[in-house]
Formats: sequence, structure tokens, C-alpha cells
Amino acid sequence: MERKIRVRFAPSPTGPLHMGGVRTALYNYLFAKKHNGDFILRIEDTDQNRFVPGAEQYIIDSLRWCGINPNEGVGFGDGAYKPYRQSERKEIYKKYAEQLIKDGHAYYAFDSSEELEEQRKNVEASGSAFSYNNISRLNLKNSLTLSENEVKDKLNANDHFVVRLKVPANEEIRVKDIIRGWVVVNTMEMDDKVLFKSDGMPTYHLANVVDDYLMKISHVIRGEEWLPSAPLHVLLYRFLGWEDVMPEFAHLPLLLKPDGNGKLSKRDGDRLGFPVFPLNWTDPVTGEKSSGYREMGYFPEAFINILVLLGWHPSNDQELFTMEELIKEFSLERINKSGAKFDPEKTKWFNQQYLKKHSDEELAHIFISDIKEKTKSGIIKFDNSENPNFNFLISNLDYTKEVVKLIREKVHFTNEFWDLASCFFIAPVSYDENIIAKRWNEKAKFFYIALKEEYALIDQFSLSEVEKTFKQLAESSGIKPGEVMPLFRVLLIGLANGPALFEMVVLLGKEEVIKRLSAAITRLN
RNA sequence: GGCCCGUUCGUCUAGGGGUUAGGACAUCUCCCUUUCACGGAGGAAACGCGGGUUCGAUUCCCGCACGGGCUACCA
Repeated sequence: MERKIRVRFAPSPTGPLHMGGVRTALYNYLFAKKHNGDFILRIEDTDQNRFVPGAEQYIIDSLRWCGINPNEGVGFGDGAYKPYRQSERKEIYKKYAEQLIKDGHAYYAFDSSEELEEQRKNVEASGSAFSYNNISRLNLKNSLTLSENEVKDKLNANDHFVVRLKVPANEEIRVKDIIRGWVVVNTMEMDDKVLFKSDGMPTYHLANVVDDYLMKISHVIRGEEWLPSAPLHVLLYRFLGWEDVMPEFAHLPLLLKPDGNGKLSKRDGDRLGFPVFPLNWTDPVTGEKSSGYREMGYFPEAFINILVLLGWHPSNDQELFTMEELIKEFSLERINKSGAKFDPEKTKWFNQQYLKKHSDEELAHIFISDIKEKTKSGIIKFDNSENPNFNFLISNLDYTKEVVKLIREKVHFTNEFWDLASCFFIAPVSYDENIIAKRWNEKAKFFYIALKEEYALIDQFSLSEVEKTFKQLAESSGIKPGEVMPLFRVLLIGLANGPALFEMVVLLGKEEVIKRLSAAITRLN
């Protein structure tokens, strides 16, 4: 019988979840869904020193926002394998560490970190690198070199000790990676990794292997940074007697910084001005703030789409996917081997594609709440007496829908709407100086005074009427439309660029247009 | 330093023993548009180097170079 697909995402709560982490979670999720399997969120908080309050909740919130919902795990309901937080599983790991010692695959080591540091220095002085391995362990303080009584005494005296894996000498360890094929490492290159720390917590290696076994994980899909320790994990499965149910491995290529080389880091985002985190984050200790894709105005679907293509690609040219399509198309075999440089420029295009998929009404709702928020936080300021209709307009769905219709093609993000559309809610107080200097003269002034009067006479303030009236007046005044047209927009909204001119005039409405023209003529006189 | 992994346009990538090496972002030109954008058409742009194997290699093999990862009582 085929074994049930069960995968896990296992971050440590040491800070906000990096977008690379989100991609790892995504690939796990897609793989699980595709095979009707389970996706588990396990929190690997075995390092008490690096624990950051709020980080765990941040991870949960991020996955929720992305629509990557685990079947089991911290924050996502109890599954059959709880608890899913490693700090709550301490006793479990201890048992397996003891079993390894009993079976002769691990040993107690009593060397203090100062002593090891000393060793390291000495060896490095002679030109090579120190390694606690099957050679050096014979000269160090551990249960292999000390007498049985000495060991007993030390353990009874509650001396600090760690448990180390007894890596066998000169053996080829083979790891089969789904993405990279066979990776072979000789045990002479491996060191006797600490499995159990002196603070009573397991290290990643032990906890990871034990939990993956107990939680019946079928595939370990994780970042490439784990590839070097995969042979160690294989050894652990063997020594624990679990080789026959060892999960398959897939080590994902890394996300690289956009310029230069190296892993994508928070600093790159700060330096180049793009987020590397899904959500905003404030460091609880330093108070340092990091921006997130959500708050930058990205749709979660766009964010997912950006991430999934960084290291994976279907066999055709499709670039835009729903989650359902991704689940259908995804396969580990089509994941690339090499790292992907992250291009913040392309993310804008993706978001625009998703913006296009939304209806005017959906966008209007987003726009309205954005305006309300900006007003509340003081970003939007205006003179109440000059804009008495402001509150009415921003609450009017039909009106904002029409506004959205006129500007939606011009932006990548919904939070850019306001910059382009403020003119529909607030009258201008200043006018583009270039255009005024070039075009504003007596002739123009008389034209607009006349236009104001003509517009006042129109009953049906429609697109065709508005445009016709403008052009006829220009013709009868002996003016080429091109001479006065750029000015029209400036008089109405203060800016040289903006929404389609006559559409804007109609939406603003007869009364408002006349009012704004009068104000402009008075001010520019 | 040692070990491991990788290398197709600037970037993400498709492809794979014989192709005009395909797509997308960005960039450039033109069209549409009396603004800006959207849209449309087109252009420039890539198989790291050296050896093999082969009738033929960008594709397979080996070296080298370059890049990355790991080398903690961190994950």
C-alpha cells in the first residue's frame, strides 16, 4: 500500500517569517494537496536563547493570509500527533537520546565550551579545522574515554553534559534527494553532532528526525541549507531503527538577493526598498519595523504567484495561477536546482495582473476603506468648507465605482488609487506651473469663462455633450483644441496628468466643474 | 581551508544530441490615445571555459573557473 503523504513546515519562532520560508511552506502545501495528503505546521522552538515573542503568531498569521492552511499543527487545531511545539515534547526526545546511547550509537560528552574553544584554537593554529569526530573524540572528555565510574559520577553530580552521535568511521552515506539525485558523503567528513544539549533540549537534528518519524512524515521538503546535514539525519534514522520508514528528501534552491550574490536577507529589502516579509513586523526588543507585502498593497494571490515561480515552473508558459491550478500542476520533479535571484520589479506586474481580475465593485470597496483609513490617520488633509461633499462621496459606492473605472488601468496597487483619484473628492488648491506658464493667457481665460457659461446651459451633462460643447466653442473662438485642452485638466484637478479628460468632467458633474473653473479663473487672475 | 550543491537573455525560466534556442518581467522603437496608463506590433538580449564521447553537443562525461550553502550545546 502506498503510504499516506504527510509533509510538514517546521520554522523556528526566531523572528518574522521570511518570504523564502513562505515559499517552502507553499511547496509543502501544494505537494500535500496534490496528493490528498496532510500538511503540518510544527514549531521548532528548541533554542530557548533565540525565542522571539510574537514570532509564532506571526508565522500563523502569515500562512493564513497566504491561504496556506495546515491540516494539523500549532494554531490550526489539534491533530492526532500533538503537541506540535517541540518545547512541549522535551521528554520524548530524551527517551530516544538514551536509547541511542544504550545501543552504542551515541555518547555523553562533558567537554565545556571553553575546553572545546581551546581545542579549536590549537588545531586551527596548526592549519586545520577542529572537528569533534571519530578521531578527536578519543582525546576528549566523554563516556568513550572516561571510566564507567567517572561517567556515573559526572552524571550524578549533575555536571553539564551533552549527548553526541557516534558517527561510524569511513562509511559512505547515501542520501537520495528528489531534486538533486544521489548525494554521497563519507562519514570521515562528518562530525559527532550534538543531539541533546546541556539545557535539556534536543538539537534540531534529533528533534527533527524523531518528530518526522512520530508524525509519520513521508516527505521532507526544506531549504538547501539542510542538504549538508541530510546524511546525519539518514544515520539517525538508521540508528533509531527507522530506516524503512525514512521520509524522502527534497532540498529546495535558495532565494538569492536581487543584486550581487548571496541569500536574500532582510537587509536587502531595506537597502533596495522592497519587503522580504509577508506581513508588517515590529521587533519586540529593538522596536525596529519591517514592512510586509500585505501592507504594501499586495494581494495574497499575487504574493503566492510570485513565490511559486521562484524555483518552480510548469512545462508550459502559464504564469498566472489560482491555488487550485497550482495544486493540479505542482510537482517536486519540476523544481529547479539552482538558486533564484529575487526580482522586486516583476512582483509589481504580478500584482497588477491580480488587480485586473477584480471587479470595479470589489476595488471600490477596497478603495473606500483605504480612503477612510488614510483620513483617520491624517494622511488625507483638506479644507472642509471647500469640499463639503467629501464624506458623502467617499461613502457612495456608485460614485467610487465610477472613479475606480477611470483609474484602475493606471496602477499596480490599490493603495495607489488615492494619489490618482483624490481629485474626485477634493478640489485642487494649486495648479501645475509648467502648463499655466505655457498656456494660461487672456485668450485662454476668455475661453474658459465662456466654457463655464456654455456648460451651465447643458441639460444632459453627458460625455458627448460635454465634449461637443468644448470643441464647438474652441472652433467658434478660433482656437485649436490642443491649445486649451491641457489647461482644462490643470484647472480642474491641478495636475497635468490624470484620468481621461471628458470622462472625468462628466463624473465630477456640472456643478462641481463650474465651481472648480470659477475658482481657478479667480485664483489665476 | 574542507565538504556538498549549482551554472540558458540583466532577472525568472522553457527546452534538450541536429531548434531561426521559446515565454515572462525589465528595456528600446512604433501604433492606439490631444495627458498618464492600458492595449497592440516589433527590436535588442543567453547556453561560463577547456577537454572528451559522437557524423553532430548548449544538451552526455571529465576537469577548470565562477557562484552558493554548510562547517555552533542556531535552526
